[in-house]
Amino acid sequence: MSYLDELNKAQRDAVINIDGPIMVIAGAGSGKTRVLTYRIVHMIENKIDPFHILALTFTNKAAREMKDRISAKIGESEGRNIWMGTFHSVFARILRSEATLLGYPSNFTIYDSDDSKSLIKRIIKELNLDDKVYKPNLVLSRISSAKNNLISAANYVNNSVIQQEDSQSRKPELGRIFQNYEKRCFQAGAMDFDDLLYKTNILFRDHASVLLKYQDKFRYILVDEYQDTNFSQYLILKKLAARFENICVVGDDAQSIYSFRGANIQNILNFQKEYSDAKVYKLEQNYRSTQNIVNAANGLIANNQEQLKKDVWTENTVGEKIKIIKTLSDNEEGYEVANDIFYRRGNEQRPNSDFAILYRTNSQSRSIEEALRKKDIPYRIYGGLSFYHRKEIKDLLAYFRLAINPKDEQALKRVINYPKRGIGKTTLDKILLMASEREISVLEVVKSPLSYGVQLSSSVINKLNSFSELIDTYHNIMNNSDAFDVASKIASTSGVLKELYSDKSVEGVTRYDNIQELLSGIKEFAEQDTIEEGIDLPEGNDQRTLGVYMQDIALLTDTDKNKNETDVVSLMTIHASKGLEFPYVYIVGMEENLFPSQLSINSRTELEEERRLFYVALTRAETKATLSFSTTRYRWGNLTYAEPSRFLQELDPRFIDQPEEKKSKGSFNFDFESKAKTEGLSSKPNSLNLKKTQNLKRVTKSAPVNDNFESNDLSNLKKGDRVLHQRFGKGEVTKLEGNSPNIKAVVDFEEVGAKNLLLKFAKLQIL
DNA sequence: AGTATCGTCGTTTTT
DNA sequence: CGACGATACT
Repeated sequence: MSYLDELNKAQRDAVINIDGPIMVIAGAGSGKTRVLTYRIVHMIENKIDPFHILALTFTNKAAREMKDRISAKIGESEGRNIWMGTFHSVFARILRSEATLLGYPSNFTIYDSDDSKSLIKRIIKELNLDDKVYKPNLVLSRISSAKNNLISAANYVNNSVIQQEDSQSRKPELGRIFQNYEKRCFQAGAMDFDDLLYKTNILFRDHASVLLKYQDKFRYILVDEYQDTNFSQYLILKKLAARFENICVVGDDAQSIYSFRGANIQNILNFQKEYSDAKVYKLEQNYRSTQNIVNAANGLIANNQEQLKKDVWTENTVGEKIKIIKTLSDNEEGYEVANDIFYRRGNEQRPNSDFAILYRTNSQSRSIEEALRKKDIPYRIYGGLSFYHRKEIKDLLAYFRLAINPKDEQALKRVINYPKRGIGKTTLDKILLMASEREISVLEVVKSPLSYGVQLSSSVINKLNSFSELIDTYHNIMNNSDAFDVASKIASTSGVLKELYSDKSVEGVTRYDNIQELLSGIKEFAEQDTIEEGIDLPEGNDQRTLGVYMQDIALLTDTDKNKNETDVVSLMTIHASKGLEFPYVYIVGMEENLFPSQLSINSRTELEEERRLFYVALTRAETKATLSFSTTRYRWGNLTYAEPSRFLQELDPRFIDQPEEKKSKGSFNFDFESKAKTEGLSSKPNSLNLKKTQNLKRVTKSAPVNDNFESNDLSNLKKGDRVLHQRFGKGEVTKLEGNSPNIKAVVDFEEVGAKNLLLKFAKLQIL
């Protein structure tokens, strides 16, 4: 069997030991994906039915990649029978088919984090709580971590430890918000990301026969990136694998970077305790990177206390040393990186796609992008604001969502007055409040507000009626027509398309194009005979309706949309780069308080996670890694000073080139001993450069505003009078019309031109 | 009801 | 800086 010959000893062991619990500790670049795919191929060669295999990954992309590789080996028809996908998408699929057991509709909506946040804001307001104390983000993460630890809202309020914590932090109402949130999600027929895991646990806990069914189905379970699983995921795996215990987890504790999402590194550290007969294999040979990179990364990660012992080594060439670039501003950093890419690309005849630029936070991409554009280097940003998160896309998707699941509160909120239908904030407020009070869906109240006791004028009621009729129409055509037909019908009859078409600004045109792109994506979906996303259609349902299309949309990210541009430089956060590799990698923004993040430097565990993050970044590089930092940087609009990251000092000098001082006349060296504390700006040759940037800082010009600005008696105002307006300044009255008290004046202001002002509102002083 | 402007606040990282 | 919500205005 030829494929086994392509593996080293450890890899082969991990592939051929199919039965029983197995943990594979896979160092960076050690052929982890290869092991996973070959293991599955080996299973199928050994007559294991693909229908019995479950493979879980963290991204759709990883799932698709693996599936492609397997299909290449064993043929597509067999390959597609494997359940392969992200935790979230696989369990969403199971939840849909078992939803009724939990009291949910099978077409439940998946709330993304925006939906969750907006609902939480709403609840905070309804409970009359201060959103400065109960910050939506904080509340959300508190709820999220509760769910990830399988704590329900009821458990939450009954748990004295938690309650004590909350009252100590002066947030005693968190539990009430949680209860409300849970209730509202349920009423809306919606699950958030964490629910997909949480509810799966509930399902397996309360319905033994269902658990048995899936235990029997998934006799062989494989898990990628096991170091990033949280408690909820761990428990699902434990339950599913309990019967056959054929579970193979693959991971690298050194690459655990998602603890902020509840990932628990203990899962991997405890695997052997969990399964006492577990076999453990370590993949330690790195096939990806040069010796310099591997050695530097090893030295770096050795600074962490908590880790499994492993010894990553490589037979690759020594390679170039790691380069460090120091610049004096973030723009200059972008310039230097772009420049470096430009010359390297030319000198070494490399395609753009050999280069990647990695950063800690999304906001850092801007200066880099600018520099690349100036040099005409094509690039693509992975992640960031996903296609599906653009406003216009979300608007149209909200119509789809509402048509599929009329109870979806967040979708309704989004579209009830978009495009404008004369249903305003006040009306909506009343309706939402009543729906919450009566514990029914919002659309029901919209349909007959009076019978639920909402006082509204008959004209508003008419508007509400025509809106709900519109949604009903959509709901009725949803499941019996072709996805594309339905989608385009909704886009045009809802008025969304018209609204965007009439906007001829650059952004407006882009938005219109985005809608077109979405629609053509749906067309493609409708015409396909196989799905190329992570998982296949549910059994027995191969109708390509819009409802099916929408099922996993909330779980897709931009990275999952295949783009045609291939020869481009890749820009992404380090998190997004996990699992990828590039010949040339640039890690920018190596500065204290940025990387490591300012929020992480106060605890050892968080700092260690940042270090692992740097480890991940560094080990993406095959041939050459280049690090850069800047002494100044714009942060939320202000120029701030920065010191080089402590991680730079943790790199063994043997593997790095001393930093290049760009554009300086050689007056200073990067001194690892004395750090950069003493680096004032005055003595630097480049201070001019800095001055320039500082001066660019916007001087906010605002008209002097007088708090006590009062109108004087305007009853005698006449044409030709000179008047003063608080904001518009001085002007001359050119026209007066209408009768008291609705007199309208046209005033020609010196600075802003003619304005129509109603005298009963406008504050004017006669000069 | 709808709009324009002001003020606030934040910022890791993502399914 | 830029998104978002509160507010002031029309």
